[in-house]
Amino acid sequence: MRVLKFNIKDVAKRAGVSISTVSRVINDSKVVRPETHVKVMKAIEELGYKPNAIARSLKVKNTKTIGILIPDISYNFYPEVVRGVEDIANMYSYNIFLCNTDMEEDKVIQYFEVMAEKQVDGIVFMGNMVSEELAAKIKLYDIPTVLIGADYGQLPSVTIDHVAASKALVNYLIKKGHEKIALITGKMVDPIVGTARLAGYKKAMMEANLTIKDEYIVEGGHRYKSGYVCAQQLLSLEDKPTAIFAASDELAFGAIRVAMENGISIPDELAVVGFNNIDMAGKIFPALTTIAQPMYEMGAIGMRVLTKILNEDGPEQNKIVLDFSLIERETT
Amino acid sequence: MRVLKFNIKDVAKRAGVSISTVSRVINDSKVVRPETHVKVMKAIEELGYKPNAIARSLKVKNTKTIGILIPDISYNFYPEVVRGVEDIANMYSYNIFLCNTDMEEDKVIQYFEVMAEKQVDGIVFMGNMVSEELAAKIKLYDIPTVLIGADYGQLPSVTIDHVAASKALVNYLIKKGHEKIALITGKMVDPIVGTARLAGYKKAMMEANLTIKDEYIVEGGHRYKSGYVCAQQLLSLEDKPTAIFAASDELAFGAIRVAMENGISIPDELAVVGFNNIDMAGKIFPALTTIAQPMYEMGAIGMRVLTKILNEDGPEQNKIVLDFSLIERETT
DNA sequence: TTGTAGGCGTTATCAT
DNA sequence: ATGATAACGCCTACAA
Repeated sequence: MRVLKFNIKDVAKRAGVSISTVSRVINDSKVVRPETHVKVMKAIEELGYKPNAIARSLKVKNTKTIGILIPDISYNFYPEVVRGVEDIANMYSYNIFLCNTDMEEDKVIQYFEVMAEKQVDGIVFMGNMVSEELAAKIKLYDIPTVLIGADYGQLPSVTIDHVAASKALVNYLIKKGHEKIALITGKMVDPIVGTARLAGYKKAMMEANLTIKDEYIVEGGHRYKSGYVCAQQLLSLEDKPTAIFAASDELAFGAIRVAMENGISIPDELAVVGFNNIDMAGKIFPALTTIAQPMYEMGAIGMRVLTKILNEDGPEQNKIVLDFSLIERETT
Repeated sequence: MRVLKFNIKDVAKRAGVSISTVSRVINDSKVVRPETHVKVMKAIEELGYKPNAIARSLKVKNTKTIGILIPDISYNFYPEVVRGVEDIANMYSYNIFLCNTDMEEDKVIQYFEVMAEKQVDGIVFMGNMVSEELAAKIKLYDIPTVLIGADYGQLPSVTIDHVAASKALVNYLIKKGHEKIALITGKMVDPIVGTARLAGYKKAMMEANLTIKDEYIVEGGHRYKSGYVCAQQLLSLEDKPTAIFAASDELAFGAIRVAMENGISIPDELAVVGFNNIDMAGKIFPALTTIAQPMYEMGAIGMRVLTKILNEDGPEQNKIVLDFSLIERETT
């Protein structure tokens, strides 16, 4: 840390006042006389003085800083929500520490502790599950934390109803006349991209009295490659599905490629739907039908909830469930 | 900031030693006797004590924190480089403040000042140009700063040779037999996506003795929509181009769609190339031929340069120019 | 309206 | 090997 050359004492000396007076004008207390104010401001200007936020934090016991823990900023889902968080944070004069956890428990805990040591005022956590250990730490350190995407215990959170969304999407496919609907899930250890999507799928199928064929359900990962492989498997089946529901847009992109490569026309011979509505979903050809998660809003609202908590603005509604929407495009 | 309940004094009391001793074990000084070490560790455990990094920073004059200023984390180019920065930062125990500037001069300056007040040890700056004002601030505050993507004065930087890359791409097209090559540039106020790409294009065309037709050069923005519009314009020309060089992948996606919608076959009737090699470039159909910028490496290396500077590890090579590469895929 | 002084939680110097 | 104590730069009673 380069020392910003001057401190409050230098300013005080130059302005011929005490440091408390300088402090007062910095934090514009109303009690200071206009002419002293001018004097001090002049000294500040001349010296190019900037208050030291670290020293200030030590005294006032807040840092105007929050930590955001996400799996991986380079994965297409997160940048948008981070942007939402940062916009609101900035609006309330907070800065954000960005931490990539790769969904690894060790890293999560490690970052959490570092954030605690660095005295962040609050934390935004994303990750499809919160472990017992993390929950315990949150309670132990008592750092205001809001969950985005996930939900856990009494913690404030902002989510969408993943099961309902998944079900809605399958219902839509059914309404379109599809009966042979395949599902490429996320990893089954993932309660959201894995089990929740599957649950919604099953619900919809059962309510429509459609048989759920095991070979129509394949476990993917969350990357393109895995969508590609799974779709290949699905499309080499004796009795091919007429629609594929991929648990994420990127997975869907993989499925689309398989179809394209094999001259299977979309949507005529095969419908493909994804989930998330990432930026590129509407920019590819054919444009992808998908469920839109309000990513930016999730971030923005999550951060808003956090600011409320930090300002102790009453016992807000702390479990927020946002609406999803079905974006119908060209793959169905 | 929730106060982590206990401080060094509490630990000292509990362990029956002085605070200096506690401080020594925290910073594992070798002079402390094994048995006192144990005693102190026990007290630390029992209390769940975590040192206060803010207090520490005030004393030692560094924060193990760096600021990263980028235009917009939700724009597809940046997440990958931020990940590179963060990985290396983390490796050296730094945390990063993420700041979205939207390339607005005001925001840039504002964030820079906030970072200075928060006493970051260094700054990573991305943005296609650095203003006089920013340069002045950097010098004034004397905060170690490295530029990624851009270059300016004596400041350390990591870049690629944009003109050469652009030229190489056009050369490639020419070698493929194209003569009617159109260019969708970025905004011309942007020295990189605008002028540098154009310069490379012109150079290649001239060296190949191809005429540069004004109507083949259209100014786009940096988003999909603008690629779409520009390509429409280009493809409604009397004398259509046989190849379109879009200054960014997203622009190229827009061009591809225009072709697809009009039944123009890619690459037979029209070749399309982009620039950057964003994650999705290889995942769409047809997969995009493009220039790969080593985004992750740019971030990682940039951060590495910064750590060198922070450790005063000699007067390194501070202007680093990375290699680009041409990724040939299906659109050519 | 302004100044004095104590303290925020550490580290580091100097004794012991 | 350990302990007292003075900083670090700021804020904030309390006094004047």
